[in-house]
Amino acid sequence: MDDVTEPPSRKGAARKIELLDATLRIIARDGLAGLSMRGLAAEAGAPLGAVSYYFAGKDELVEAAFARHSEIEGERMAAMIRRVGAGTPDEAADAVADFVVEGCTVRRRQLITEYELMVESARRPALQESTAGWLRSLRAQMVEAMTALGSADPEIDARLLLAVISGLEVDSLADEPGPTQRDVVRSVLSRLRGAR
Amino acid sequence: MDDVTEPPSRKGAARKIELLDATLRIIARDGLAGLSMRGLAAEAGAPLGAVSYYFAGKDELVEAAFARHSEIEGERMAAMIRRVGAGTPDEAADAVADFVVEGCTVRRRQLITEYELMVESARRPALQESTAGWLRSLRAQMVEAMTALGSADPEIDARLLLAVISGLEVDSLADEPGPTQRDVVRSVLSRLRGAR
DNA sequence: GCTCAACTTGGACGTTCGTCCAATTCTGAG
DNA sequence: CTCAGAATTGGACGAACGTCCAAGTTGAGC
Repeated sequence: MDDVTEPPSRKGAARKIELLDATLRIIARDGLAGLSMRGLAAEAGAPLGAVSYYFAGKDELVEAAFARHSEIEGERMAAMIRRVGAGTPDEAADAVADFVVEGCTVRRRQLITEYELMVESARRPALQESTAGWLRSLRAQMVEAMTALGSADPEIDARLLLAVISGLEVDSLADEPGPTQRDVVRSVLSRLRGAR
Repeated sequence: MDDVTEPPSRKGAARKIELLDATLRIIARDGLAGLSMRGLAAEAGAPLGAVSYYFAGKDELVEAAFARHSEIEGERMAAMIRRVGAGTPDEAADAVADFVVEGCTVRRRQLITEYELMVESARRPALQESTAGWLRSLRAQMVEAMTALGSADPEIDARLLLAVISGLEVDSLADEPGPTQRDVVRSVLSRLRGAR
């Protein structure tokens, strides 16, 4: 994942990050449709010119915000996968369930941003490439975790578990998550060792 | 789901549907961010005034487009669930796999629209309510199908299967679906009868 | 302390936007 | 045939938009 924080800058890097975090807040609240250079400037408490200075155009802004988001959420997800591969199946279920429940509640804002950007990457080749790479990386990590967990078919089980996670998250966007999320996660993980 | 086609109109209903279908095309291609009254008029080959005449504002337009989309896709999904509950587990797996594969390939445009609207309903209470109702209805149908299939815990299995479907679809937005989708579906359905 | 690149800022430009309205045509019920 | 209401249209309006630029400020390296 691109590191957004390093450019030639002196202190410009800090401001760039402020702008990107403000961008992610706006996307969560109003969507890409509600994102404007002026609105961003207002949200970040910066003059309009500052936005133009750091980002050549709206497209570049969105792509940079995407990279920033992946940087943050990718690490969070990698940590979850590490927990999955490190413990017993029951501990793995807790790791996944914690991740999902946290995503759907306290991190709901970031969740909305995540899927907004996901949908947008279905349209922009530049985003698609980077999202596909991100998903493949997570899947590879998950395959490893499934292997460590003794899965009979780690490749399929990894895809299955990742799909369940995405699915539970997406459903929670519109419908209340409900207490069954943990049960669903436990259910799928309890069957990993079954015959296939 | 609201029926969009009935208003007091004479022939206005046909035009309203044309406008809504054009709206859904634009959302798939350019997102809600790329949807404008003028662009819609151009896409539908109608004058700008026609859009204002049939929809009081952009919000109402989006909500009507959402209802139109649910009308179409809801029926398609219901048909799939019927197939799931009607046959053997193997036939059920085929029904789900066919549905997912078709959604990710030939119906990719509609898939993008679906998740764009899904994310948007996380922001608008009006959409959220109707999306939540839609999901609950599908889930109820799926619970029935799981029961017919002999599931030991139809409620959980229904949520699990629906989550897998959503997850596979979402992943396919950015990454190529690949031939493993069928395997994942078969894998999850082959475990429905297992102990829990 | 001079220099130059990085940074910062306010404002102007032309475009596109959502909304609104007056005028006109169409059409089915009485 | 008549007429009320639906359908249709083009254009006008102010607001908000993305982009660009010229002028100013800052601060590390020489």
